[in-house]
Amino acid sequence: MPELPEVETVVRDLRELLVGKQFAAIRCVRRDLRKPWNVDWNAILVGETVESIRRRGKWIVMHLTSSQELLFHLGMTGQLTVTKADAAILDHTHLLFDLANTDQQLRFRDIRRFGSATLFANAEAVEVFIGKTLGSEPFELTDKAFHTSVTATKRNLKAILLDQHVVAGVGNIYADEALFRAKLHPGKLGCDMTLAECKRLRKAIVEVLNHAIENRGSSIRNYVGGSGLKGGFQNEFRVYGRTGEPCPRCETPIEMVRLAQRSSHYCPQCQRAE
DNA sequence: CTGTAATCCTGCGAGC
DNA sequence: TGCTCGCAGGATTACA
Repeated sequence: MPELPEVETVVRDLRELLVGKQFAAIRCVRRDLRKPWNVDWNAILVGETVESIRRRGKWIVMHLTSSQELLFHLGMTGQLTVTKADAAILDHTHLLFDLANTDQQLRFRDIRRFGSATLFANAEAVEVFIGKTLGSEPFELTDKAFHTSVTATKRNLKAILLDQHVVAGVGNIYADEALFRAKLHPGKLGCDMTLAECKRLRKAIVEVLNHAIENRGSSIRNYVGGSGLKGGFQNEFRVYGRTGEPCPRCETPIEMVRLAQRSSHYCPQCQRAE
């Protein structure tokens, strides 16, 4: 579920609630989430303090006093929240970190278990791990670099935007929304893109993501921020999930097609296939 | 190397 | 009411 704006919102919330806090007892309800999950959390993390929290793509990284780093991915249904320690424990809550000298608890919940929580020895190890799959942050990507990677492939724009190697952090919602803003058909091939079109698309991506961050991301079903608060950008969607509804620009009914194994929403009038 | 499918998992709404 | 089917903010792996 969570794409860059949702993850950014969680990170900003958690900075307020978690930085400077120390882990006390940790409870692991189930450990078969994803990837390396065979960690004795208590033995390794009790006594550690969270020094800083950052986002890279859709990953959340917590830097600890020992230089170890905790890496989270929220997958489709992940939630990372700070709540009262005595609050009811919802289904599918997998990890609970008591925060020393507070009545608060950090909780990791993930219904579909596509998410992960992994411990690394230091920041370099994290970069090596996620760096293999991640390209530039969208806000740092230049038009030239974007143009180079887009035109180097015969895949369609939807597939390119979902590829984290090209731009880190964009997912199904914001890919559709950015393509609408840039007036580009999701099925258009990367190799057919001009420099002007790439500039338009890169700008649209940045604008959509920033707009969504301002609205604390999008809550369709499961997403909540680090404080448990929902997002509001789902009310700003122009095409995502609006199949059959009139295009906000030209009133033509929004259509949906399947691209890169994902549903893609677009306006057949504003976003001509050509 | 490039691009496309299948897979992991749970829940929910649509349709019968 | 109850069952089956398809679909859902993602990413890896296996295959053509």
